[in-house]
Amino acid sequence: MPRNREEVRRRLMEAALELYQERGYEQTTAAEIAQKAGVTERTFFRHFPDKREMFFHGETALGEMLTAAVRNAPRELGPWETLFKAFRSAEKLFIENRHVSEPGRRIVAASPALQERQAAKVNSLTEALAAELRERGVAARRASLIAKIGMAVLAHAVASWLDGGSQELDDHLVQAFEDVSDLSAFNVTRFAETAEPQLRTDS
Amino acid sequence: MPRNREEVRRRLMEAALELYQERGYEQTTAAEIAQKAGVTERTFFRHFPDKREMFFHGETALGEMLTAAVRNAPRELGPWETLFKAFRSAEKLFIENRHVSEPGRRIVAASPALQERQAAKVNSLTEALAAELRERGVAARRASLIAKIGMAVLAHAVASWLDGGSQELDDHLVQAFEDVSDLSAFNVTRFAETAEPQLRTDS
DNA sequence: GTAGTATTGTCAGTGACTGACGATAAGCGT
DNA sequence: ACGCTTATCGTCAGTCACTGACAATACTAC
Repeated sequence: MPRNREEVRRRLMEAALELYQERGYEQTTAAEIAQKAGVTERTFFRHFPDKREMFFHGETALGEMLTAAVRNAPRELGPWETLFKAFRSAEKLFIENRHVSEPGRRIVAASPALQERQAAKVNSLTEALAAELRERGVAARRASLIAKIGMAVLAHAVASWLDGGSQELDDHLVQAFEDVSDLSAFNVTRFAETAEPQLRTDS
Repeated sequence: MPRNREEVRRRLMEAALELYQERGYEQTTAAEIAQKAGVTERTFFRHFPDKREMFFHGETALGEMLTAAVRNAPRELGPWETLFKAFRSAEKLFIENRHVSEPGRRIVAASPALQERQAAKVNSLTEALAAELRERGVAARRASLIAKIGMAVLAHAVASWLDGGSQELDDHLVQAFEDVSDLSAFNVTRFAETAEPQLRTDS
């Protein structure tokens, strides 16, 4: 039983990934993972706050990277441009972690508990980005909305990239941001007026 | 010990809400809720699949309402207009449930476990909306992106409405959709080119 | 009132997670 | 090589969410 923290942690993650791929996440107990890694169940929970958290460690680095990118973006950029630039600057991180997130995606997709945790992680990252935008002087409400939309766009681009074939992540990102721009062809106010003719007398 | 299903369910929810507001969600056990409602812990879990699920029953009706609204929207409407119309048509449901979602919001905000469940619920509703858009002939990828952005906008509008003071939900919704339209002033392609001047020789 | 069905109670058990405390390995000075 | 300190680990006991199996009980129709 080694006492090197990182070593034990690494072995726990390896053991967990193997067992998850064999029997699936729900069919694997923390005790089994610990045993395969050569430690006790108690030790497992000293390294990870809970069973789900093992999956979301690359995302910690991603969050720090994105918030830093927003913080360090040129002052003159608006919030939307800032997010676009920040997302693009993180492309390398996604590519480097693809060999982890690719198989992890299947496991997460098969487990409601993991999906919940992932959704929560996305939310907290969204709020972190909104906070950074606020630091840059964006009004609170606007910062929150733009962060939400931005993360939705990012999540969509990454998902398309992981699912899809040969296209680059950056292409998916640019495409998704362009799709958002296309949404503006829709004039809300005019639509709102014409959509409920029963409330108007003229035409 | 009554054997009327709805009656027992109602008493369980009442007991739960009271205890949650007293001691908080994590400090309340399922056994305590059941006891306060006059039944056994086992019965609690026959009425609710798990402890978190109690909170998200109004959202079931909301999901059905929204998906139906999308399904029944005029054929000629584009996906974005369809969502806008669908969201507006659900305003009454939100207003009717405000007395429930308003205090429930504080409890959820104080509990990571409940936040995770809520985020997952939002995700599944998002996918349901994307599926409805696909049924209307929208390309799969585009449907997914628009549903995500739409739900982000809706969530933002509802949150602003619950937080904020006197403004109507509909005003928040219209405002949020307009904010999205304003995002289009940003030309992605041109920005992408000019943003990395070190790669270009001219200017 | 009786038979049938739906709902509940009881019991035993699993698995995630935690606190407390003793044991042990690793690093360090001598 | 020897103790000393500290971080890490093992062991144990316990809580709580959740489940399966089966018996007990209330409701419902006849």
